[in-house]
Amino acid sequence: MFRPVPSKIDFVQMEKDLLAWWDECGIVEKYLIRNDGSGKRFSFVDGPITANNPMGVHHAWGRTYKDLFQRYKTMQGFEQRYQNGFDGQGLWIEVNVEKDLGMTSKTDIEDYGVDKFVELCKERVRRFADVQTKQSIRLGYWMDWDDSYHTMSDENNYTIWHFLKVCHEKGYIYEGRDVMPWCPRCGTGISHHEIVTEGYKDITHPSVYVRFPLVDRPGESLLIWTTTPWTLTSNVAVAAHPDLTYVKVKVKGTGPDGGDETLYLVKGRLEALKADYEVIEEIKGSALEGLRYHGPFDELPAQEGVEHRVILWDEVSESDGTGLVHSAPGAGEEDYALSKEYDLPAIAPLDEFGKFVDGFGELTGLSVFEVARPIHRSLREKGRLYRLDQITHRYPVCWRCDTELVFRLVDEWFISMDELRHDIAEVTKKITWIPEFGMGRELDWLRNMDDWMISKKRYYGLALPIYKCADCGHFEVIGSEVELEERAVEGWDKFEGHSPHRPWIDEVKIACEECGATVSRIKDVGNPWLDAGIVTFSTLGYRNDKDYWRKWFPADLISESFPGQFRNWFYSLLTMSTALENTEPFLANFTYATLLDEKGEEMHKSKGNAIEFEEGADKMGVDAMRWMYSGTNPASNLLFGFGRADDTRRRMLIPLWNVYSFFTTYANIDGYTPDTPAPPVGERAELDRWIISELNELIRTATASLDRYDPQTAVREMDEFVERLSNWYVRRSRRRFWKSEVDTDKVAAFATLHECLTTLVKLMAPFVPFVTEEIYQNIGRNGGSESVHLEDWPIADESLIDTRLDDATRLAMRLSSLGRAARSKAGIKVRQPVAKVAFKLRTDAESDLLEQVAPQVRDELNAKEISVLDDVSTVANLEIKPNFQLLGPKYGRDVGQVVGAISKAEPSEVFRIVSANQQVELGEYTLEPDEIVVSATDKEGFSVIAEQGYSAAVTTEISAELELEGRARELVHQIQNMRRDAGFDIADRITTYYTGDSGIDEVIAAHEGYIRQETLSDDLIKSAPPEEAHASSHRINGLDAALGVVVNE
RNA sequence: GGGCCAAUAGCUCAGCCGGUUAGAGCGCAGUCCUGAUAAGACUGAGGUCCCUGGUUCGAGUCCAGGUUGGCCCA
Repeated sequence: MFRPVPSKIDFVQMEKDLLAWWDECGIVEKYLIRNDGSGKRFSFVDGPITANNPMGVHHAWGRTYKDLFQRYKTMQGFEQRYQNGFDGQGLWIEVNVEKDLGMTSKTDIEDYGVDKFVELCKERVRRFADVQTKQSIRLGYWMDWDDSYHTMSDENNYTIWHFLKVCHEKGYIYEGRDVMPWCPRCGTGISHHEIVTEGYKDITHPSVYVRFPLVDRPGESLLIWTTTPWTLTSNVAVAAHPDLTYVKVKVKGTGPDGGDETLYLVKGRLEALKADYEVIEEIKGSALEGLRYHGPFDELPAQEGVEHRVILWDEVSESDGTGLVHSAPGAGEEDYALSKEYDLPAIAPLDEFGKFVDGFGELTGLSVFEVARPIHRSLREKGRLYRLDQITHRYPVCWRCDTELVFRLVDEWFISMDELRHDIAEVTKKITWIPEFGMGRELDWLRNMDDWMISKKRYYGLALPIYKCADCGHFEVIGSEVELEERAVEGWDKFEGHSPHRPWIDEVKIACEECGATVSRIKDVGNPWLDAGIVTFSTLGYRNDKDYWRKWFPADLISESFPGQFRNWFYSLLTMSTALENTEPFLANFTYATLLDEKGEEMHKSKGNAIEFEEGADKMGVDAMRWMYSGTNPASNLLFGFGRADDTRRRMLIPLWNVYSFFTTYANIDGYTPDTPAPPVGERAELDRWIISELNELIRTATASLDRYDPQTAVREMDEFVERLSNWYVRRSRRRFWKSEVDTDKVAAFATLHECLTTLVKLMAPFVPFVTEEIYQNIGRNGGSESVHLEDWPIADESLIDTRLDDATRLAMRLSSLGRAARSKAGIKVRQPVAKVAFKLRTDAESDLLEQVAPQVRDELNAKEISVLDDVSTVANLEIKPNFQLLGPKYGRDVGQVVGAISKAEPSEVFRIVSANQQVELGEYTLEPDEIVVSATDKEGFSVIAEQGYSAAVTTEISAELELEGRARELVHQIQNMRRDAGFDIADRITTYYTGDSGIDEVIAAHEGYIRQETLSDDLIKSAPPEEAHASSHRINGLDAALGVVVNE
């Protein structure tokens, strides 16, 4: 006996019950060790999830992929490491801890104590790692949760030290000075990666036009434009395009003294002038080179000794501004690059908090965000301000705290990419990228990237093991904790026992190998992508257990969402593996796009369209979520929401459940168990052989799909299989299960359906681990494993695949559909038998196929006879008409004769030719098939539907005999409904009472046996029903009948 | 400015190596079926497969150019 299965199921409750059961029976533990020592290995290395917040439904998408690929490989017997990773160092964490503590700047951290602050950071990581672990378990993600790695671990940090040491030995590490985007609040540089990922906003800034008076041409000024007036303090040059045309103009009455003035600007931007002007002269940009001008803030000490002049630059544009670009090398990126070319001084105005440093007069000590007014005032007083507007433009902001970025001249540490760039590209090309265009994206990034900036002036993160001597300037990189201890000259005792984080690590000092001075570590921490990029080494024992590392490196698979990762995680993995081993760190990379809401918009908590993971899990059920995730095209954005989840459940999970429920119900009635001997597949009914053939094809295609990391195709095939199983196999087989006696055919049907369900749940188990386990536990165990997830992946039996039978059955489905359409058109319901349905097929071969499956079609369409038509004209009136739209242009005034020829032709003959898509010869004209329009109207007595070369014709005349039979079926239908309404068990035997029109007697007289058998009526009694009967009145195809049913003892 | 990706029904998407007459789900309108069905089936309306050229016996599919959108780089 199988456990009875309700037809309605609360999937969410079922999932929770199974989580408890798995836990109780230790199934996950058994799964994790299932393949220990197996000869086959599959190495998956997890990309660490940032343990800074609860995980979202977008993480659940990625984790579903990770889980399903690993589950698939587990079922196939591959030994695996099931190690999840948490990412927990860096600015993300710091910012959240700062928020929790109500901090607003770096000095707050110093005041609070770096040691306590770092401990809080670690604690936050541990807290959210726990949250994410619980969420992942709810998702059905089976990992070795006690063995998750952390990027903040000592091993991870020290392995990065080793990497940096290797880089240093190869001469890649250098300290560079550069102008970079800087967040004044976080007090740290922001890499370009971070800006392009999420860091732009529309911001309104002043749009300032300023006069730079020419030294050698009194009364004449360059007109420049800027949206960052604070940078004017550090101006050293003006750039002009060598090839653009500039103009010298006289402007009426705009001078500082109210008189006329002479200005220079690019010809294409004359609209920037605020009054009438007269062009005095046109000048090529190159002619402006070397002109000296008075800077806007020459009075400041910081400007002392600077000689301002015009330089040339190809990047100057005419699309905004004045074509004369103010250049401040200490406060702008391109400006800095240009200054190196022209050997200009760089004046750096800001400290790390964005405040003006000494030498800037009244501005010194003010924040960059406070100086707009004093600067405007100063310019106005000096007669330099020409015009002040506002402009709203895209401007970079800090991706964590939304503070506007500034550009600042800083000293940072870099890994040079000059040599590595090519090697990384070669490694990249050896990897399988899914989708394929991933490789192109990675290579594109590698071509364009700058040197890797690895330092950050923060507190909680990798302690960069760089020791730079303050005395002689020499620097070294320490490669391990052992080396540090050996080199330590003080502070080791204070550090020992702590993680290699600030502030403890900085107790340790070493002696400079050049000059012997005591050297401290630089204050900087590392770029967090160092942390994540090292994991194919750090988590696989690279430093201490090379054999283990060789066993699991490189990873067979990694998988992450692609936005951002090509220049982040993938890049750092590739770089580190190339530098250390010059080989690929992973063999395949399965990447996927972005999760959006159902309308295609980004999910944001503030927008209110975000779905929390728990909410999704509890409302949709995670199986529905997982099926939806798995079935999507990973290269396209996924539109995710409750509507789609409902859809998925209704289309897949409920039909599957219904088939399962159907099976258990009837198996229990008949006492069928998997042990019941069943005939071999070859001796079973055609339907059985067909669905078994489909099943084995499914195994084959699903396996092939997953082998190429294509879950979407596997999902689609499974969807189709369930559709066929439910809507053809079970539908057509119902009678076989329903009949009273248990014969060989019935056992074969049970065995077939059981085989389909138990195999299907194995195939689906990696995708939807809950519902498959539920079904497996009830009907699939049978001496197999303790859990479906400990089962072997099915292997297709090619000998059971019968493609001819597949074709025949699909033809039967198609013709049935067409026949139903023809009945529908004639208004004859399927319960009413018809004499005949005739089909026109496309090929002769199909006639043979139809012969094979004719009984299925006949039964499905409730027809007494099925036949094949050679000629549609026997059942339909054909008319042929000229297609004037085509014939008109082609024949011009001869079209009348063509029409005449068509009208004389024999329609059925023309129809035959046109159907074959051949030219029609009509007298002297040869017509193309589409030049003739053929239409068919039903002949008396037939209802015809034609579609794609097939036709179905249903006889519409219902004889008295057929009418009687139709009534019998209607009567059965009504009695069945009454049984259900009365709450009888499916197997209850009953007595049926009836009274009514005399026509009812006729029906019963003719079909008593049939009615009794179908309704399980032992007796069919003509009388009013007794009191206790379930009774009601009906119209049976125009006849009145009163019916009553009673269960027999 | 450069690179990558996409464009198919009202919406969301399939469409494998180029092969007859382009499909599904949802939505809408209507009908039917059901003792597995909080289901299902059928019908109808709805398509310039973004445009223009090319290759080919044959192009939604391949090539070139363009348009629009997205992502990335500068």
